[in-house]
Amino acid sequence: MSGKIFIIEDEPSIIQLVQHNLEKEGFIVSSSINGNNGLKELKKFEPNLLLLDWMLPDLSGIEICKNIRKDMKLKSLPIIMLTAKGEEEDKIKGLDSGVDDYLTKPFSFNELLARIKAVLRRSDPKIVSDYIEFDDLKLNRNERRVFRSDIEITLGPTEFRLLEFFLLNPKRVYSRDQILENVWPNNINVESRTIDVHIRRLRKSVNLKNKKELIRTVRSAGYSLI
Amino acid sequence: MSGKIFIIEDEPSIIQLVQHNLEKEGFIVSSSINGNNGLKELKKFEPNLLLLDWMLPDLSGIEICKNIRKDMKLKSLPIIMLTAKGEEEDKIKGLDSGVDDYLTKPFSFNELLARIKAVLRRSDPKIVSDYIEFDDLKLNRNERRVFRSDIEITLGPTEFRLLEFFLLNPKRVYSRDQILENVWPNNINVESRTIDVHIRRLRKSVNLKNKKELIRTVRSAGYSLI
DNA sequence: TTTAAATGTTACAAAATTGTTACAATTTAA
DNA sequence: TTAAATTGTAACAATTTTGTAACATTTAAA
Repeated sequence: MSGKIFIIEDEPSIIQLVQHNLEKEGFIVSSSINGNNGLKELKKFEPNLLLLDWMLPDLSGIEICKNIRKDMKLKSLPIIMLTAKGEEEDKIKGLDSGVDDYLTKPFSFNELLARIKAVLRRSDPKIVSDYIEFDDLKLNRNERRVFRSDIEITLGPTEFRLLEFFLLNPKRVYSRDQILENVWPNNINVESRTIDVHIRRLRKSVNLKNKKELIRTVRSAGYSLI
Repeated sequence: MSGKIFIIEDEPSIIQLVQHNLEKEGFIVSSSINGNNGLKELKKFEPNLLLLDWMLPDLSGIEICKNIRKDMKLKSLPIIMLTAKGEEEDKIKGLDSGVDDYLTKPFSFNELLARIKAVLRRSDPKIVSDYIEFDDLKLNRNERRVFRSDIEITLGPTEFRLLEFFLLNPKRVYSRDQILENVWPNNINVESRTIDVHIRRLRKSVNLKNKKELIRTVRSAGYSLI
């Protein structure tokens, strides 16, 4: 993984966490804790992506966005907006102003990383190296291959997306609704039982004999990786 | 492959990566991390090609370019400029100042190698051996010949470009859109199904009997070499 | 234990995707 | 110019994927 990421965010704890982890992933990271300075430094730094907090002490995230979209050089800079919970309506306003994606605080680093990759993949696929690992499971997105203990597994498209999704936050339990939202294409309607069948298919593919179960059923809650 | 390549670039990590890999390819490589020294050493080294970073601590890439073009001995030295993203406009400026090609950071080594070969091929075809190999497949660009296990294969023009493209990033899955963008001439419009037919033609030519399939179909994603 | 709810499993038809062939239009070579 | 090669697309075949229904099994509560 390579590429440069700039962060404008006023909570130092968030900056620290995100910066540190992104650097561990191989990104070059720089940051600012306010909007006006951020804009200036941003232009010098020439990032491949911007993480932008919604609420800032001076300029609002939206202001910064508009500012960036006017600038010829930065016009196509991908932006991920960080919003606090309860700003759902504002999401729509924000989308109009040219933000590429959103993330609601609090978030896990893996979620953020996934969004960053997704956005970068669209704008500049070369940057994303893309390799997820969990336990003895390896998923290579570029090659679209999955291995369990170095034995290749063949997955159908939905099974692949499903596993990809679980790997973003392994161990976490997802409800059927959450799975639907994230794994199925938007505005498609399938019954929630459909997920059970796909889980079954994924299990069948992933659980080679002699290997322990990777997908846990949490009764009345959903599924998770373990 | 033979020939000498000089690098002027201030990020040591890039120098290291590029130098090492170019040497593995058979080039003789030397480098400098700033413009003024670079210019001096360059004249002693007498390279066949220069990799030049756009942004340098002292002289800009453009300055160096102009300097070189004034020098009788270096007048025809091929130059590949390395630019960070978001300098699109500058590309044009740069082209006027006599740069032969561009590469936007970050880039994969294979992309760089392809550009280097393309430029050298124009300026001094003898230097470029130009030879891509993957599994038991050999593609010789100079002679426009392809071999599978030392048996020559005849490919049509599109089949050749298609295979060439897959060989730049073997194993990686490309969507039909990506293939269209990279293999077909710009601003041409063909249906995505057309690719399937060309893949079929390529397969027919490349898969000699008793040989395993080289092109993998990834349902709902695209194709890749394996 | 009995019962109801939740989940597992299987089968199957419809839908989507890809493979294959043929053919007309265009380009290239002879 | 004529013949051969190349190209894009349509049409149909083969294959894979998908969603759901139906029935089986498990779990938790009464």
